[in-house]
Amino acid sequence: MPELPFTLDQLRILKAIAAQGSFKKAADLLYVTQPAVSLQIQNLEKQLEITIFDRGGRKALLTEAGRLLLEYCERILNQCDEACKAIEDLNSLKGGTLVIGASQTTGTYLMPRMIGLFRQKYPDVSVQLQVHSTRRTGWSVANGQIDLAIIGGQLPGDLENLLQVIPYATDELALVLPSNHPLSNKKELLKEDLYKLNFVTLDSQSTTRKVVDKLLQDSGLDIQRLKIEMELNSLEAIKNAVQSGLGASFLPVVSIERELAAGTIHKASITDLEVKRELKVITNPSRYTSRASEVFKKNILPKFACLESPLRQL
Amino acid sequence: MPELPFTLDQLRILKAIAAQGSFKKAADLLYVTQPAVSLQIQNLEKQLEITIFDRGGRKALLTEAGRLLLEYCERILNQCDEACKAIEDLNSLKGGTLVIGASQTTGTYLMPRMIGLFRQKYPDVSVQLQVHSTRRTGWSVANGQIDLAIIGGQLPGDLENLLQVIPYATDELALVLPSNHPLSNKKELLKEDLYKLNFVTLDSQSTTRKVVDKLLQDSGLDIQRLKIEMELNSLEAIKNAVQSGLGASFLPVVSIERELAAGTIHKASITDLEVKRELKVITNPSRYTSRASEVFKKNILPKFACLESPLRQL
DNA sequence: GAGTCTCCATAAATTAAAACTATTTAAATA
DNA sequence: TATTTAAATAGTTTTAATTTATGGAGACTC
Repeated sequence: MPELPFTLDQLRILKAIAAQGSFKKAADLLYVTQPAVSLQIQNLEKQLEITIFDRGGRKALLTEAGRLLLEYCERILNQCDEACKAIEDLNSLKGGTLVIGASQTTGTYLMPRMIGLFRQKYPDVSVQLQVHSTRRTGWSVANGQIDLAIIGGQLPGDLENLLQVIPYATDELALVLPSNHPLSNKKELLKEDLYKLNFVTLDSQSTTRKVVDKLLQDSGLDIQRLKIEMELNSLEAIKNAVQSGLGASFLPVVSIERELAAGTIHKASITDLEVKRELKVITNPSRYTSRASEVFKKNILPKFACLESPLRQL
Repeated sequence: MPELPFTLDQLRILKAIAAQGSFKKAADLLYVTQPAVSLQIQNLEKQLEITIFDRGGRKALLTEAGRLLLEYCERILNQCDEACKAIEDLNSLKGGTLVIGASQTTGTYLMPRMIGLFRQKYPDVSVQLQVHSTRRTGWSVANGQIDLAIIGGQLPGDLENLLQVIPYATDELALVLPSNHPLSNKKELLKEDLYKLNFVTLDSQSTTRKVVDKLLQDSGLDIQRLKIEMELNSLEAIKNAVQSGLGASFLPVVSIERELAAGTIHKASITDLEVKRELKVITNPSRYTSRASEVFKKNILPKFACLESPLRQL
């Protein structure tokens, strides 16, 4: 290795001697023997071709070259200390950035609360939330742009193997009706009743929409027969449409908590049908897991997992 | 020794890997084997308790902690390089030549002492003193024949812009009389008294003479009315003439310290007139400043700047 | 001014740390 | 699946730093 003319240890010794005014005291301070100090300074002087200390009298005094070197020495060692502190902070979550991915739904209704809790506990870690489609989120996790994500849809097959996919919680996609809708009074609807409704849905590209369609189809319904009043691309818009009496919809329960509490929207049960999807936490096991990501997974996620299903091991 | 969490070599390796994107290439760059690089990075990661590189793919990518560390790493290594350069410069004072320019006056009375101090500190740097007129000194500094000069007169306008001119000290041009001169008894002379004196002056080409003439003229005196007994081209000759009672003269105080102390010459004050000139340090900023020159300017000049005026920033 | 004390330098031995060679493992490419 | 490339690992060698032990020089003491 093309050699550096000095080592950090030598600088540390230099600094100690300058501070103590003595080789011996410096040695004591650094818990080494006096010859070790002497030899290192000699090495330093040899390599830099300068004399650093005047060893004449009782005190070891810096020469001009020594003072010059000491100046740099202090700056360098300070930088080293700072680096250590920064790294320590990162380790103890007093710094750094956590990048979280989510779909529209979880990103809008779930993540803000989670991130809020996380930031409350670790206010020095900045958190970035990226809302994308399931597909794109998956790829971002794969190539390390996102540390951790929650998805509600199906990953492309190749990613399924590459990533660690952990079932996290069950998200019910509730059938919601305008509160004044005639069917709101019935305790339980039947699947057949769905054909009588006008639906306001997400556009057909959306993951949630695909999930709903698939579940309905799997349950034996002919989704072609369902009447779709309109397709909107925002859950909020759909909620408003439903509240305005324009139609019914399947919406994630997490997105309508407020409206249910306020009674402005009605959640209907269907006797022989449950529309539920698994929310999954995905991470990339082949990549470095930041401490922040680890903590988020271990300490924050479980606090919100009790949406409907029991906690899952993370 | 209470251990430092990393060594400069490790930082160098880290930097190389980050730059090359590969352990192997970094190893080649540093002329070591690949395992050496791997081991050092492993040590670094172990000691800092962080992961620095994602070794997943074909490229070694920095983690967040790695990026953080790299930042400090670059700063530290830069400081190290700077320190080396500074030391090298200092070392180069173990040889080489410093060429200093001066006028007759400063060259005779001031520079020898300065050069003496410099040579005492840097006995291996040989110093050459060139005594010339202000004008010629200026040109020599401009074309690099002289590293640094002290002048007491006015530079030609074109040089004034080319060179760095730093006010250095104030040199009083004292009115000196033979000790036995009748006016020597008066505490303070008046400007008018000058007309009563016989002057022994430098020849009219000399910078000092020009300066004196201009100052007297500016103060309202009619220099034509001043009686000039004789013109000599050497300060020593003038001093002798004054001591012999041949007349008065304006002489730089630096040149008559010894005579004043011995009382062989009398320095008179003039109530309403101060004949002073600025001594200036000139260097050529567009040329390489030798370390010796820098040291002379920074460390030697200030020690003598307290001629009359307070220290000026150099 | 001789003795003692302190401090630094030196020598030789020990210990520890990096480096190398050789090989294995893992991922990416073809 | 075979091949290539990079990094990790194991074992050995070499190098460097530390230690113990000792010698010498200046400073303080009586």
